[in-house]
Amino acid sequence: MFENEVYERMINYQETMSKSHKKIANYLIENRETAPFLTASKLAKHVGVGEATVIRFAFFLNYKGYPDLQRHLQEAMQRKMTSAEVLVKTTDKDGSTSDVVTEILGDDIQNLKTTLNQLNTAHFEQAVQEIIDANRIYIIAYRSAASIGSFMEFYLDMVLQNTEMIRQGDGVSEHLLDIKENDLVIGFGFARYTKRTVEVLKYAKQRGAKTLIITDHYMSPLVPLGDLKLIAATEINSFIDSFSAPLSIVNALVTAVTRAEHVKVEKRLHDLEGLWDNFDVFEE
Amino acid sequence: MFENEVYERMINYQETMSKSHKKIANYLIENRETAPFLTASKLAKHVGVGEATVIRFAFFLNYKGYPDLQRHLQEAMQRKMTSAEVLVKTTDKDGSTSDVVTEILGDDIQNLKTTLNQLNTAHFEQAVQEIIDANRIYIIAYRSAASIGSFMEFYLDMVLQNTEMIRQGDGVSEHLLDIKENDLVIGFGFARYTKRTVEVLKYAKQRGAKTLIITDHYMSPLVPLGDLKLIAATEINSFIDSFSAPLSIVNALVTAVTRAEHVKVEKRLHDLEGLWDNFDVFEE
DNA sequence: ACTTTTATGAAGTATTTATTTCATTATATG
DNA sequence: CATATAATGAAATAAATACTTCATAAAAGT
Repeated sequence: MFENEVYERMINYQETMSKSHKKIANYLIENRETAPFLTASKLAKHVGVGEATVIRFAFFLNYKGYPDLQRHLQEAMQRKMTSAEVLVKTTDKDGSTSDVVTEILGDDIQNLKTTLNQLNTAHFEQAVQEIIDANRIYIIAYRSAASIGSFMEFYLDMVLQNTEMIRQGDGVSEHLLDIKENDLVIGFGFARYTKRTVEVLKYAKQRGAKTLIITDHYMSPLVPLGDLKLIAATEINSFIDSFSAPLSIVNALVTAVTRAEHVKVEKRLHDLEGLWDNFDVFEE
Repeated sequence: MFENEVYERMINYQETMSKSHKKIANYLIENRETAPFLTASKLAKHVGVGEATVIRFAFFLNYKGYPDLQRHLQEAMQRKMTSAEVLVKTTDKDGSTSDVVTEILGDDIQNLKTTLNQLNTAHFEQAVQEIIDANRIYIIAYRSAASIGSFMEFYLDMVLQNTEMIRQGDGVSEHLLDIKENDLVIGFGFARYTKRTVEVLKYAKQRGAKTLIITDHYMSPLVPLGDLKLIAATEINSFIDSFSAPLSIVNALVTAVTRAEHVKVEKRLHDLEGLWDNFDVFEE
């Protein structure tokens, strides 16, 4: 993908880089359109390191000096631009795409656009409020939808500590018996809707819980079972459905909840931070 | 006509220009991608005029000096590029995003576009081939990445029956011991990379397995551990990362594999269909 | 905990790049 | 064709930028 070797070098030498050098590499990679124009001292200021360190970085990558590194960055930029233009042209042609990636990612871009246009923002905002107000939250998502369900479970439970997903393996009933009036049940279901999802949601409504449905179509059998409905497009040219758009909606829900409850959430995240440190979970 | 006022100026002043000045203007207009990088003396040589004339040209256009003219040329170049790339940044009319959904889905559209532009299609195609050729496939994905990992497991195992995901809870070692030379290990890891992911991948490489990395950045600590790397943008304006783009890449991988192996896969799906019927899994 | 090694930025120096000067050449005008 | 005017590039000077040095701080090793 990189036509010029500069970025390859950065990637290859990554492991032997010092902290500051990594910062510089990072900045160069993330600002490929502007960074090649900067002088050494300006780059140093942008990155937050000394000018000398920038110069050393150029030598570190085996260039003759900063101007040499700069020249290579500039060349990469020039070539990148034309290849980007070529790509735009190939995708713009009436649907006939040469390779699978371009086709699928293109479809997903379309799905997100469609979802965004069709989305009922009132329902979305209500959904956020219900999530915040809920006593406990249960997520129903079977088969392939389980992945998106567990993603939502992971983050909602991280920030609210009152969320769990009801999994296929579970002796369903025991969890379901807990569902109460001021609980919220979030159901995911996409084409080839599983019977079990429908059944569980019916039961949840019977028990008086609020229901939020995330599905792929207004004609979905889940729609009548939801007090709130969020529709996300999932169509791609494949035997599977794409969950990019529903996942993006989950991102938006989680983000909206955390923004509304940011005081609580920040404390919670800070506490977790200490925990993670203790158990040495993350790199760097 | 031109995006930046620099070129307008040249055109407007064209008539009052001297011979040499016209030559310079001409060169700048015809080399908009390379000329902005040149120093005054180099530009002078390219055009075939004296260095002083180039400087005078900058003053002639009412710039403060050559660096000032150069800066404007560079800005024009950048703007051209981004406007070609961005196309569809869906924001509100006034630019400020009114609600979270629009903001997050807009970010994700951008992520998919970026991913598409930066993707190494050669690596993608190799990845598809490795998946097809692999004896067994192991997926490594911890914490939030687990959701996308299990999605991939679900479909790859459905069509190939040789895929499993190594889960956090598992007494890791027992599965890892099985990893052999012609196996493929697919590792997912995104910002706040977990140590365990890195360790497991190192181990997999040691055992001689092929490795495919799906991560968010070329500076990710996972990159050096992958024989093949696929990079997907995950940045949204939130404390979480978005997996829409990586998920879309997984969609593309699964789709490409099934298209390449469609004879086998169709039979398999047909068999499953019978199974599902028997157990009455789906609605309608 | 201590030593050694390595990395760092401030300050100084060298180099490159931009600008000005000035003698020369080209162009225009009567 | 002579003269005035404007434009030009080589060389000198000024400014900006790149690179080096060195004392100090952070990591790594023991």
